[in-house]
Amino acid sequence: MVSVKDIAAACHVSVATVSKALNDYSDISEKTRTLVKAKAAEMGYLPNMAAVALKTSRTYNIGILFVDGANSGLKHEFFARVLQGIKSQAESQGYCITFITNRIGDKEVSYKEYCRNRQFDGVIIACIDFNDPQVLELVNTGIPLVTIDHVFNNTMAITSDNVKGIRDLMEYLYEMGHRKIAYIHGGDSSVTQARVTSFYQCAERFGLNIPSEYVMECEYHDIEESAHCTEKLLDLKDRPTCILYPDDYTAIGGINLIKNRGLSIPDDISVVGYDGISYAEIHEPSITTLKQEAEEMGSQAVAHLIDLIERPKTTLKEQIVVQGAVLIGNSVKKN
Amino acid sequence: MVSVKDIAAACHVSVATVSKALNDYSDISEKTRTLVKAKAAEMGYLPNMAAVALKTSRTYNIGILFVDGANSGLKHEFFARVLQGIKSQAESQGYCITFITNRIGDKEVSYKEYCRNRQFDGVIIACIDFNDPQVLELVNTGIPLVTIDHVFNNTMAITSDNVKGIRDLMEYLYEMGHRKIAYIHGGDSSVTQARVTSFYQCAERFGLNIPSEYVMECEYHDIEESAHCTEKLLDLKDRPTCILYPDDYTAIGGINLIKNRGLSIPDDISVVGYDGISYAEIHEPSITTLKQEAEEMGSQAVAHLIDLIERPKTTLKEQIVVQGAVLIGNSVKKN
DNA sequence: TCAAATTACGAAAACGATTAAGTAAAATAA
DNA sequence: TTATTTTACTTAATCGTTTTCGTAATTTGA
Repeated sequence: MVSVKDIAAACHVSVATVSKALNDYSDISEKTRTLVKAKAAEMGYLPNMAAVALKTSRTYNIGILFVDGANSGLKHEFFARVLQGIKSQAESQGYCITFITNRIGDKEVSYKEYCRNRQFDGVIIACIDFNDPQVLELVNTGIPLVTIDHVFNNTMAITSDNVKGIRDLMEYLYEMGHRKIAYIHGGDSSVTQARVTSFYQCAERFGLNIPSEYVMECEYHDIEESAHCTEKLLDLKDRPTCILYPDDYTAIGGINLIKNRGLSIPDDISVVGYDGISYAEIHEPSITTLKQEAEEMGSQAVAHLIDLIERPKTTLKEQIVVQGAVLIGNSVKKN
Repeated sequence: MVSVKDIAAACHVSVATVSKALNDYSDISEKTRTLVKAKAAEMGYLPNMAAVALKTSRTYNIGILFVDGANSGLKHEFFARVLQGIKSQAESQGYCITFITNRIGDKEVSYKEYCRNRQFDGVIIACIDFNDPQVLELVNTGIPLVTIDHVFNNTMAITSDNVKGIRDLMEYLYEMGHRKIAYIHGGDSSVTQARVTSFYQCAERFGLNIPSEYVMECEYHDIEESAHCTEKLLDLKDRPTCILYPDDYTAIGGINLIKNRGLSIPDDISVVGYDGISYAEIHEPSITTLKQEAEEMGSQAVAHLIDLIERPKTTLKEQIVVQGAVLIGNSVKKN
């Protein structure tokens, strides 16, 4: 392994000079700087990151908190795409990403301890129980941090525009002539809250009457529960003409139930998903949904996190909102 | 940040003693060992991994080469599940995982250089172009390494049993009375080769006549190409009664085309996928497929890699074969 | 022409751990 | 009793960098 020492010997200068030359210090002459850099390249020098980290406390390593719950995790395409965005943006900025876990060797540690131990320059939190006390503890350490789809007090966050997302869908549905719209929304979270609030606002704006039976809760990604909720809606005396689902996956659960009841989509009833996963497009009928820019969210998270790491003074901890767009499929009928 | 030095001061011993006590060296008395460990725990000591890495060249960090091609990558549920298996097994053994990329700072480097720079203890290669010269170079560095779904000369590999997978499917189809079976197989790779070979072997064993038009190639995950191939099969004078697809995703492409031609599944024609992604189960009709134990493959990869890292002498570089199983859906008719 | 400022480099300490080698004290052997 | 071994530590070097401080040599200013 070639080290600064070897380069120093080859150039007949000291290791200090080599280090400074490589890091573009101003007290090195142009001549030696180019000499050192040329030799370094020629000898295939790469800095030992452990030594750099030890000396500077910078690892160029970003920790990612991504918990694989039963219903979601990496298997969920939305999060897979967020991760992909994170990965490629980090790569393009010369950082690497590592999953945060709960173990160091054979010892259980908290997320905070884990991050301290691995000395991450920054942390991205996504797809997780934001009420977990360990997450709270991590957030309060002061480490540069970006959350995805959740806003803590005074931290930087990347969120999708859930208010606008639901509004766009509602406007589309209204234009398509729907007046009796049911909303099966996801489990309690800030995302759900924003969507539900937006739903009611739109309903009011359009002068729609939303009976309380039209709104119910279903865990995200839980296909059986969504079928069950759908069943209840179909059994209503005054059936909705369209059902909004928490996500595309649960929409499929609903669609299957509707079909099994001998009804057809969209002729008998319209359905709308959320997320814009690839199956929404290839499903027959294709599902009208709100396509979230998941990769964009991931890459924005990394870009802003690196700002926070490299320019902590001038970077303000803002809340970045990423827009999605209605992806029109064949699951909504023109009434 | 509390270091060995602080513990040494608190215990009135030298830093060497602290280090040895924490690492269970034999030349430390029981008394001081427990004292040191107690103090370390009390003070919340965690080793600085950079220092450990610098001194011992061990990082407890595994590099993962996972390239996100256009058609696959993390968005593919199979690989997402492999990754999940990797992640959880690594966590349970106290290692962390980091994606291998091509950049260090603002400099393009090869995979090999990247791994050297980050000093990964070992590497897992999955979901990638195994003919990439950079991958070859990495494989030949001698770093502990496990490949997934590909066997290099003399490296450890985790593969799914593609021969048995196809055989199990073929046996099932034969039992269901199918004799005219078409196989749209994936693009060139060792996985495809094993499957195609197994397909022909089974055909021979069952005395099936497979006209050459029944076998064609379609890129994995390419839904349009699979629809196109399906069309050709439907246009044949002597239509197959069942079509095998490269994966579940392409099977859906085929199914959609078949339905659009006014045919019904499985009554008019049967289809079979491969992988066992979640959509195969919730699709209507549910798709009969070979469910691969993707998570198992990931966790086996990590377990064996760690063996290789920690016991290089006694661990032999074998090829581990993980079995899948036929997941029976409603896409195959009893003939 | 001589002092002051600038330029370009080197010596050495430091980061936080590990570990080989050395050494007193205690235990055992002869 | 004395020599030898064992026990339980400590000293100090080391890993590969970065960075402070010092200092010759050169340039500039008056």
